Amino acid sequence: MTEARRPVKKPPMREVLAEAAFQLFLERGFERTTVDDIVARAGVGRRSFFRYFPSKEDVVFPDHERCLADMTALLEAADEGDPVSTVCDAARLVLRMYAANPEFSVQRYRLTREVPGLRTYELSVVRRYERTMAEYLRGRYVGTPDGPLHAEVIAAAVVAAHNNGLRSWLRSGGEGDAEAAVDHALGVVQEVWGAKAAGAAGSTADDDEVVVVVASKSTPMWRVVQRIESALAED
Amino acid sequence: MTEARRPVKKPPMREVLAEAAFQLFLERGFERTTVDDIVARAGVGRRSFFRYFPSKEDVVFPDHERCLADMTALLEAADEGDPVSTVCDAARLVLRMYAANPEFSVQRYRLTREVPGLRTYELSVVRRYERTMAEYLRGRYVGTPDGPLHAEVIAAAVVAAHNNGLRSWLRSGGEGDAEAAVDHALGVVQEVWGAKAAGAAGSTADDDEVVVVVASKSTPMWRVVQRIESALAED
DNA sequence: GACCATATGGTACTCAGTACCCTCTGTAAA
DNA sequence: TTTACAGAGGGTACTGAGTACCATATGGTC
Repeated sequence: MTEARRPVKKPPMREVLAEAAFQLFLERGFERTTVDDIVARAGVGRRSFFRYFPSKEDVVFPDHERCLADMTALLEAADEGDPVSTVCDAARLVLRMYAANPEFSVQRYRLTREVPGLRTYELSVVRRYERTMAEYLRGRYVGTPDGPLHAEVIAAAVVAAHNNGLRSWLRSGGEGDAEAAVDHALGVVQEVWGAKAAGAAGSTADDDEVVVVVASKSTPMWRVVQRIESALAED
Repeated sequence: MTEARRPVKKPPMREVLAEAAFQLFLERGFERTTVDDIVARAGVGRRSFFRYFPSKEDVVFPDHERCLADMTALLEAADEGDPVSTVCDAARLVLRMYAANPEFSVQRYRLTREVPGLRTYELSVVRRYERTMAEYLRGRYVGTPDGPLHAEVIAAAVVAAHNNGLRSWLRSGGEGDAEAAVDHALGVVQEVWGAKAAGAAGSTADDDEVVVVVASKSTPMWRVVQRIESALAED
């Protein structure tokens, strides 16, 4: 029995379009491919393209919308522990999306590097991740001095670190260990901004009801606050 | 003698176009203003618009190109001293551009907030600043482990801090002290990444006085912060 | 078979951006 | 004075993305 004989659910149009588009982008480049070309190859009407992808750029990043939803869910679920560590986990969600399809991700990376329009579009996508993280951090830092500022700076740092690790993996053609690269990059940020980084402030958070923090007077306030927060959050 | 009688150098078309465009954007919004509307009000040919502005978005950010050149020049000139401090100075260049025309900057901010296309465009502009800074830092960090990674993370943090200060000033309608807001935001980054932050402990013989805080785990965070703040403030 | 929702196709339009060529106007050489 | 040239601006027509609106299947339910 052939594959075609079975009542195969014909692949959803979204996939068909994305596939056709990507073939054409690789063949003749993004800019020299029109939406008409895509729908012609996919064998569907032009109107259908814009039903599934709001713009020609969207077809290059078909899964970010879902990943963004995943990240939002993850951050809404996680409410304990070191906030910086949590957003790092959120960032790893993005990495995993890329790592799930190495060849596709690498090809897309090469495409994106050469098409200014795609770079700009990618920026706006990345920015949405960053905003999502910043918003989460802002929620965790309410009441702390400069909470919103720290939230945005840390989110930006996490995104930059993640992207650095991701890009070095993409540049390698998807050969190296993506997780390791990103973990290492995120580690740098966590060393500086994470709860464990509050080296200036030693503390003991025993199982008791008391938290003791000792800090030198020169310790920046945010570091002290961070340390206390994580201590209070422990278990 | 009337103004028109003197051989006044007619204002450069670039200005005329920008003026006309901005009027229209404020009157009926960015998206409901076509390039034809703009050139009609400016009394020039449509073709001329695109001679001076590569895109409709560019007319909203007419001075970023020059500012970017200034920043590049500044970074090429400065080659000594703390690299982080240098990129902070570079960021302040951008702030000064905004602060030079508060009303314009505030109106543009409001416009940009509401038009997705402008937000995206602004992202791409900001990204160019960030890349410029990162490249400078990369040059200063050659040979140090994870130099490129640090360069990108720090550049991202500086940009995020700068934008945080800038935006809070823009939100205030240009009333507060922009320099102070940005200086404070950049200070947070410098405390962490700057040269002075090198020793993670950060305490010197001079200020090894300590503050000890004891709090029960149920103490609200704001109260803990209050107590530490007042303790640290004591001289 | 009638009915309805959902998926898809088609046509015509707006508007940004580009290509190509034209017309001025001032200047400097012949 | 004429000619040659350059540079600023104008005009027209085109491409292609994205939208609005309506038409047409198709599949399931009563």
